[in-house]
Amino acid sequence: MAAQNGIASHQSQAVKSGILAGDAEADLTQSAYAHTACLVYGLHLCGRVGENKARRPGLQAIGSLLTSSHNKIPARRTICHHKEWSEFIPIICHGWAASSLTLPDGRRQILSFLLPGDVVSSACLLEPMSGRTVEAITEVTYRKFKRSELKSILFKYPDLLEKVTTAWIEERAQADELALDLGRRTADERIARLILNLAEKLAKCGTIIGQAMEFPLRQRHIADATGLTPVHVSKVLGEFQRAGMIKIRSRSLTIANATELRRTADWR
Amino acid sequence: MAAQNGIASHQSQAVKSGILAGDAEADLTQSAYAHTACLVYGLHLCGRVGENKARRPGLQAIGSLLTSSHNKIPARRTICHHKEWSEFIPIICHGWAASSLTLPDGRRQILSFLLPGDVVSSACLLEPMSGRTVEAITEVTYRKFKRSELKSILFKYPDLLEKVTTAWIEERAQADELALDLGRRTADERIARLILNLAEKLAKCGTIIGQAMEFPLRQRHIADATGLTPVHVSKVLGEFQRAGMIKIRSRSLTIANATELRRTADWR
DNA sequence: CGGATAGTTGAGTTATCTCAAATGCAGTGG
DNA sequence: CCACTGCATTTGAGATAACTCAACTATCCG
Repeated sequence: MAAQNGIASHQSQAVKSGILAGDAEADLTQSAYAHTACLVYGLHLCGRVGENKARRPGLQAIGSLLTSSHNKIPARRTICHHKEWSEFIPIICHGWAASSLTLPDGRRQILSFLLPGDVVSSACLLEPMSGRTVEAITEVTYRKFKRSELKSILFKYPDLLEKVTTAWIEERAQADELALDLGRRTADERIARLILNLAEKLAKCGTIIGQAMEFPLRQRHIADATGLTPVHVSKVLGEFQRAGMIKIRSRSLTIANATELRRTADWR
Repeated sequence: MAAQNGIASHQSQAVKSGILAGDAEADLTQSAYAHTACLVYGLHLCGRVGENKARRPGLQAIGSLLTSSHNKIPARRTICHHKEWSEFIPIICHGWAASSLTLPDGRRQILSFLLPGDVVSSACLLEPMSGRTVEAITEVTYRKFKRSELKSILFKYPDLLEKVTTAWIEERAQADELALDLGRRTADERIARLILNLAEKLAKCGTIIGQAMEFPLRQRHIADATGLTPVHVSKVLGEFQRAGMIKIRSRSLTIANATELRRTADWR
């Protein structure tokens, strides 16, 4: 349990002041730039960095517009406990995390996996979120933004707000799909769909190397995401591999037979 | 299949023009007034009708601000097919409806029950919703608002928008709870929770008469909402009644032993 | 009265769970 | 480097919650 939260560093106040004045491209330090992609992806602000609109600061500047602390946390530690949903919004920069609900007796449901660029939930941009817990799966770097600032920025630039609502809709649609999966689909379907969903998400982030994709999930995560038991997950994954649909080794997953996997996922 | 959609009538254009100018209380016809509660509840705009704010028209006028058609539809008919999520937003005035997702092979998951005042999903106020189907459970009266108009109103009065986002958060929280229920709770828990949730919702609407509450759901609805089978729902409800927790007769439900019901629901 | 939809009940099946033991694997401290 | 501890995974054997099928009854409505 070597808890070295030591690498956490704080962005300068200088950046902050420039921002609220809305004076844009200024203060675009190298470090601020590096993490801009997070916020951009998270809000679906644009397809590529560099594409600007007239009425507000350049997109790559938004990241620098806000006060934020920059933290690194080891795997398996909780980033945001379900109690402390106060004024900060965490956004993942590197690594995988999971956002979940937990019952007092320990049963747990993972609502979504957070990849680099994901904000926990667009919903929490404007209002604090209820009892959700966010925990790191791999080592995770993330930033914490101050809700009040983010909020004022959003309301200042209506087209940003528009983007947020779009992201909202999409998230909501995913939440609904999740309910459908959990309520009405078989274990095989759920697991196959989870894999395909993650593959798609990773493809967007461009984190797929050849056919293989980074796959740091423990079977316990898959179980908690699909409403199943780790034991059963193990069996199903075993079958999938024996059937030649996927290959898993050393924290990476390859989809060997996409057609067959899609078929068993009842995909689209 | 006697499709008498005949009672549908359309509100006047006169109302519309007054509105967009933002000139408030004008045009507050009796009929517009009658259905204002719908919109008010749906957006959680206020606790009581009559409480105004300075920067926008009185709350009870909002309902009259917009073009809307006013429809009546018999039980069991679909209000909004999953294909036609175009420019209109339905809001329930009287009766119960269900919003659901359906798979090609017929499996169905009900995402929420819509009671008077509910909008299908706050999310759909700003952007069209994906493949959700809304269907009437009882006979239903509802209004259709034009999204573009509603949207411009919302953006014109920021505090209204604020209310919408609040409703959003709440909805999202409920969607998350649903996932938790479906993924991690037993049949008994799910059904008990559904009953308690509905009771709470009805209590807010003030539709509970003594201990008994209106309960028009078929067991098939309960099944589709809880991810179970109608047969199994029947068995569980039977047990609940034999255990003296609830009484069901002639489309109304009484919670006879709330304590026990809450216990089996693993409530709060 | 007849026909449709809804609910009940029993018998047998199946998907998924629980328990448990065996194996592997990674990090820790000596 | 080794032994050790703690987690992850695999596998098997049974247990069980929920499902399917099917027949029967009740209710509703024209």
